[in-house]
Amino acid sequence: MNFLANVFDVLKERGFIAQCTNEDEVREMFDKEKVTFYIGFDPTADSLHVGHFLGLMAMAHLQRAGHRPICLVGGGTGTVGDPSGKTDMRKMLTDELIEHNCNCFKKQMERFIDFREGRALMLNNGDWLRALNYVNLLREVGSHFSVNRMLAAECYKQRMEHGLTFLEFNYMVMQAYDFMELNHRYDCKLQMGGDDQWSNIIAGVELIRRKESKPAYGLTFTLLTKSDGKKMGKTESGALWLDPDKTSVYDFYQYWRNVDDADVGKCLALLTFLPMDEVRRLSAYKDAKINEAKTVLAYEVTKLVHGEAEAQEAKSAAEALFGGGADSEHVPTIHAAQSDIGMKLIDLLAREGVFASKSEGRRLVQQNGVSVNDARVVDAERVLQAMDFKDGAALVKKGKKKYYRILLV
RNA sequence: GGGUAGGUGCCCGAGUGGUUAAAGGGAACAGACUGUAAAUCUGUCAUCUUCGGAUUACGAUGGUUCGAAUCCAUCCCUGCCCA
Repeated sequence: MNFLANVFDVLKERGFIAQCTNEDEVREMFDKEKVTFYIGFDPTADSLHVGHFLGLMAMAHLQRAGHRPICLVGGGTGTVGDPSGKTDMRKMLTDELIEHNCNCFKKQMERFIDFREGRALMLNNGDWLRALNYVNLLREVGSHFSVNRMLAAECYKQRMEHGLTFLEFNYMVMQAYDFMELNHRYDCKLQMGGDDQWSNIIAGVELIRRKESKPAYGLTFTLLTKSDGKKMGKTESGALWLDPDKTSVYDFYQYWRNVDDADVGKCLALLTFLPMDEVRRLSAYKDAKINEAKTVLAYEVTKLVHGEAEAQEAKSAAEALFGGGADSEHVPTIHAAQSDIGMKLIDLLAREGVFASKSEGRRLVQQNGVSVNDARVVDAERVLQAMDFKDGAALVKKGKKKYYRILLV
């Protein structure tokens, strides 16, 4: 790693930066001082996903450059729900759920950020937001917000058509308050976030500037999108989670192994720590050779999120299935009992969650989408037989590239 | 509070008494082609099924009718206008 380079330039070169309040000042600040900065994470689920991971990568880059990250979990803002760019109102989360989700976030973040000896902070805005008194808050910060300007903010645009509640309208105020609070307590000068957070971030920057007459900065990341503009990190079952119980390591690996050719370079730059020379070299590959770059991408990202051993297992499982290697031990596995022999294959796979329903299973069979040990299943009534199992395992393929190993127990 | 327009399948959106499990589009899935890519073409896309059908669905609950997503009543939710 080139320690002479300014981190701002590193982030820029790697394609992180979408918008910045003041590029020159931020760059200079990174050079001159140890900067405390923060990213907020709303606890809407019990696991982080790739979108969050992108932010964590940026954080990690900054931390490596000697700056101090604050991971702020939204125990307070989460109760309100961010309306930015959303069409519908978020469903309200219970306090217990938010608490639980915050704890899950913490565990996952510790993988990427070094929290030892105050090198990074983990905070919960519930600690101050929940204690706020309405009238006091209004008097303290209310006068610094222009409703006219808020209404014009990009993030509310969608909602202006379908309705925006006062509750959600206040989200921006709370987030701005957070920034100010962190500025007070920890001299936090920079807030970062996804590009959809731009309006909320600016609100905080302006609040600090007005109320405190102190400099504050904001920076947003490019949203991780595919070359066709759609959001990245979507699997058939929803988001791509960092929690291996929600998205298996194998599936996680496969997701990156299968990204579009056009997105390989971007992903390597944003989601791995490979030097940019290497990134450029890999993404220059053409045609079938770019598969090598995808393998590197999948391995590197999986390694960061799940650790080297897990990444290696996912990789060799994939190679076993697609490349004829030997290791099939780490292929996603489902279980069948001895007594299940004789039951319909479809019923078993539906029971084990491979198919969403029996109908779906029948459909897939009719479309030639299911095979056992490389033999296409032609009859939806096909029964699980003892001879399907070699050494206690059978290999089922669903569609073109989803494999499951049935283990007889 | 008054007026008015609405609430349809994963999403958008047609449909105003039977032939509607619900047009069309998007997303997604499968097949062909490939490089575990993209694009393209084809098919599928509520659940269960002994593949004959059966069941559950059009904001919620009741009602009218042989029959309702479609008509009526009440309620809930949303937009817009007025207060």
